[in-house]
Amino acid sequence: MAGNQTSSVTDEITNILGREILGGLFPPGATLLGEEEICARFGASRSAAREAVKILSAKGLLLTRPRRGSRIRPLKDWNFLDPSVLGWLRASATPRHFIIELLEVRLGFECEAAALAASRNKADEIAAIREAFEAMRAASSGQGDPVLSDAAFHEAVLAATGNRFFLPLSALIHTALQYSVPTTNALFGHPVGDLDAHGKVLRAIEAGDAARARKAMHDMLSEVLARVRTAVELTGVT
Amino acid sequence: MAGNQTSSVTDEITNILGREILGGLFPPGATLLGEEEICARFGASRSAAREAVKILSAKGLLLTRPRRGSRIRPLKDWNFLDPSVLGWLRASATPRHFIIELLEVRLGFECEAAALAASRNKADEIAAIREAFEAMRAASSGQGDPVLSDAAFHEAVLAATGNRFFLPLSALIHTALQYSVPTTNALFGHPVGDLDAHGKVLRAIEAGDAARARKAMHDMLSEVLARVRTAVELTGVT
DNA sequence: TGAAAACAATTCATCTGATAAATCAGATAA
DNA sequence: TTATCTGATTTATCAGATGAATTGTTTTCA
Repeated sequence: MAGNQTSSVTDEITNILGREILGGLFPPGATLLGEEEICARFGASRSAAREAVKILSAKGLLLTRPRRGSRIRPLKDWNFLDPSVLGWLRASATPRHFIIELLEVRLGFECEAAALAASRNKADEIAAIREAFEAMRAASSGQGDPVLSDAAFHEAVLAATGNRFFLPLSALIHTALQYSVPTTNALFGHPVGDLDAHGKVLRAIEAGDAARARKAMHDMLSEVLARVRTAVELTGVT
Repeated sequence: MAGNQTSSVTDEITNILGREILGGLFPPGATLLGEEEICARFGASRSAAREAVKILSAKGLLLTRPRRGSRIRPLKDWNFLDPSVLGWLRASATPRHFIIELLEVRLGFECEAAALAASRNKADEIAAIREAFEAMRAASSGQGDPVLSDAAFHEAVLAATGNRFFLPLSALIHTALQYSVPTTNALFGHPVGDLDAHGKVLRAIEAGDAARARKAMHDMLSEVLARVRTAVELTGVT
């Protein structure tokens, strides 16, 4: 395997089973391996096996009952927005709609987030957005990671809404960018338009103009979505 | 409380600690009780205590390290969209902005969800929306729970998007409705406009008109938000 | 005196083994 | 056939021991 930094036994079991579940090896309704079988498979103790199952249950993937074992819950109960679940989904066979699905959701909430950030108009939180924008500018000329600075920009916008329920969506953004940035860059070269588009969002928020911030974010994401759609068609992924 | 059906020891510890964390008893950065202390407090074994801590960690609330104990993670890592976390937040002292925050997020993604549902135009999923609408109509004349049927309507819309990442948001809708419906009804009587507004959303989706579905959903939620804002002011909650 | 390295103590991680509780399947009786 | 009872299997919980990691202290050397 790749150079993992010695994760714990429990985490190891959790991650492997999580990937297998997200990969479709255990479909909803199926019963996962019993405790005994998990122990045998991973050469671990019941404690480790049980803790792993508890973690998977906490993320909505399982429901364990005495004597019935751990049943895979219906998809609608899975916490797809959980960072780990997103990671497992990404690690398993990636359906072609994955990136597009992520962008559709972003298009939903990020526009409203930009509008809220503009109307709250909190100086320090807007400064964080500006800072991330500068990091993006630096990254565009080779200084720093373009994916990380892009993610930081959008996460700063979420934080600036002053609304806690936007915060957990940053994991989704991070995952989406890890895909869309390399994908689009490979086909279209540098994300030339991106910096300008982000700049428009930033200025609208700085100006406290909610409607303009919403539109700027919408325009930017729409264009990325269109690009990715084109990229998917060009690469002919089935 | 209401008639709990004897939850397990682990769940008991998880729920109590979860409520306390969400209630602000353990602020971010603070260290939660050690394993030994949790065992002593609840009269439970280490297994139960550890499993509870693992569950809380899985939801982003904690980060445990050997010898350092369980530290409360920064708010930005909390999975506020997790059903349990939402429940604990609701159970703890409810800040006045709670309902408004929820509605702001709904306004973000539900409009896009309605638009997507309209453009996918899957017959069976739209039938589920129609069914939920009929249940709402029945509930408005006393037949059934108005909150549950309302939630079912919105969850059906999410399902009709064909996008997995919208599904986990149903917990948020459910929580929001449990608040907004009683709150607004108490002040304005029956939700007279709601049935009509939902009907408009349904018809737009049935017609496959994405733009109209988006607008209908937006109008509906905006009005609820306005109502709740008024209600909050009227009741003079600080 | 200051800094780096070795050490000890504490706490979490993991394993082992045993008992209690819950559920399913088969047997029994009406 | 239906309902109830009983036994076996599996998860839930407990108890105790060992291993591993980190913190804080102590020791050693420059």
